[in-house]
Amino acid sequence: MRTYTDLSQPQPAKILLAQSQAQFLNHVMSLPFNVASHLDTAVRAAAAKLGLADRGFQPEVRVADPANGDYQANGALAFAKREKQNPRALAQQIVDELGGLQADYDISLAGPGFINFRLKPAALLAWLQTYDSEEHLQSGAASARHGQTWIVDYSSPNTAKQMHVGHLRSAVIGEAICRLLTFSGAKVIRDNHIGDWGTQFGKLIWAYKRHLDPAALDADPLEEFERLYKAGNSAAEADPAVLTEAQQELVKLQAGDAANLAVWKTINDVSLAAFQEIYDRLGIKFDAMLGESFYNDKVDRVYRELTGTGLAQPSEGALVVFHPEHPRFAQQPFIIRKSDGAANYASSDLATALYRAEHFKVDGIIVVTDFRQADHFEQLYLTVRKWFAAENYRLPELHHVTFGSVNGEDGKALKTRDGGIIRLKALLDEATERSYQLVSSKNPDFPEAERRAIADIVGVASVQYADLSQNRSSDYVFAWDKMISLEGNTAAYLLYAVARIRSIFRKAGLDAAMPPLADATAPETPQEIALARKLGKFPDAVQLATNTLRPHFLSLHLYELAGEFSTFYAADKVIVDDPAVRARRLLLCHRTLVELEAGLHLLGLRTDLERM
RNA sequence: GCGGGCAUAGCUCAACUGGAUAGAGCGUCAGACUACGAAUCUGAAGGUUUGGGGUUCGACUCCCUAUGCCCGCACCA
Repeated sequence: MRTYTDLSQPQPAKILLAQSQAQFLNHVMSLPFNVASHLDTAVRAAAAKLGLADRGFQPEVRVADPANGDYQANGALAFAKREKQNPRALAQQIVDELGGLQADYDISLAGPGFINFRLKPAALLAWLQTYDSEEHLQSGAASARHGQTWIVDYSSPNTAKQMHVGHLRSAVIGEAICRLLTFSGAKVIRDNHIGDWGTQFGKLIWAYKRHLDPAALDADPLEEFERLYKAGNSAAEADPAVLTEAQQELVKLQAGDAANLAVWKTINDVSLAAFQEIYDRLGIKFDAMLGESFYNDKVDRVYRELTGTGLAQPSEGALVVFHPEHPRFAQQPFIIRKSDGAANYASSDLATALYRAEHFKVDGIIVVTDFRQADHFEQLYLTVRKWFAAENYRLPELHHVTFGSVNGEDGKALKTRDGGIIRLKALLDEATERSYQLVSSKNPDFPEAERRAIADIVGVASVQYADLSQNRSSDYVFAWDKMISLEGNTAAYLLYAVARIRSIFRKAGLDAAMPPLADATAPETPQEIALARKLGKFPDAVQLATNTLRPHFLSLHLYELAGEFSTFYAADKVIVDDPAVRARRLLLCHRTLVELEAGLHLLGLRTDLERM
């Protein structure tokens, strides 16, 4: 069975590329996977013939409003303005040079100088015949980052605490980014940078030794750890002597005290096991779990090199880095070692960056956290760039992928200290239960086990999709109904389209995985053509989502695709007597299924349901 | 105080990073199941893109400014 885990493993890109080239030879030479970049090349060549190339002409090819065409080239407008030419006349000259494209496109001029390209139905068919499976879609996309290695640091919860709804965004967005990068040909290392070495362990170990309730630990360890942490925290606030004791527990731990290390290990093991249950439900498998403790013995080198290169300096007892060229960070220090000599977030993040560059030899580092850490990462990356340059280390691309905070009804961020925390596990359970109620009311005749299985998929997918369907940079107010809605632009809408297509193939007595469609003809009705045109925009959506590290662009495409399919479905009956009509509509159904599944898998969602 | 982010239909969000008439969902109103599945589809109403100025062939997008909200700024992560 092909499941959502397929794409989590790097594909053998060379073999797939070879297959892809064979496909081109069998079908059509002129329509590559990414039509937009093909047009970009063609327009660029036409401009070169007109002698515009060395004067900075850019084609500016982009996806067009469907009313105008499939793609548009806007470059003539900007160029003509700069060169004081008539833009429309210039665009006409370019069009005149594009004769070779007339076989596949209707090309037209519009407005002040837009060049519009509309794929002809036969060309749409050729594209659909070529990209007939998830594997071939990937082989088309896989050249973009072939040979690159990226590490993505996401989820990264603190041990001894439960994951709450605020942890959802990093996990879901990070996983989607991993899959997008893999799809574009990169080798991706998923790293869960666990917070397992923070100062919380001083108070926690202090309380563990004095107030542990063994029965509670047995029943629900994470609850007990949270209770202990709160107990230690309030005791330390009330009594300075306790605070000192807690700090000493931390010092003992960091010095390797056996008893404290044992407590620490217990806490971490229990926490990781609980996290794993959540990750399993979200379809996340990490390649590495290198938490803060892993870098404990690697920070001395950071201090040494940053001091040696003159980047770091002592200040008020701490070791700090200033950035004189920066308006704020010339004054605002980046503290890389505390005045008591202990490491902090900055120390371990610097050591982490170096380890990733040296050990994994990555081309890019992506860290996914909420936007409140923007200053920290700006300082971190400024420091890493100077440090690596001074030491002559190879510098990877550095990205900090931020997202808005999940807020409560009061508009303020949900915080661990507040009473109204919503646990991630409870959220997933609630979503699954609501899905179960709906599945059961719609399909009382389905076996119980199947209804449960469907609810598992739809419920979790709804939660994931709620996050992935909106631009990550905006905050959002947490609301149950919004997170697990099953109407409108939701996972349920997309999965419903998947289920309906599978149903059609069942009805037709065909295997949806491998239907015989070689003799299908080009789309004809308006709804068929609209659906085929939308299908061809998949590469643009994937590329945009990947390059901007914003998965919602892919979500939007899938939603619109499902919409086009639903319109087509209502207007054009698929299982009809006329074999030609039937074949060409079955082709559209199959490719819609392939693309919806490929896209949903890229977002991290499961699609393995036959009906719902 | 310094700095960053956000402000789009009643509500929740898009708008391919400067392109053509700003689009969806929910909600409201009017229609469509003897149909391959109505968790669906078709249509209507709903906008001075927070206010004001500017840049240009063209601005939700860039610049300035005002207002409101969120966030970060010396040893938390």
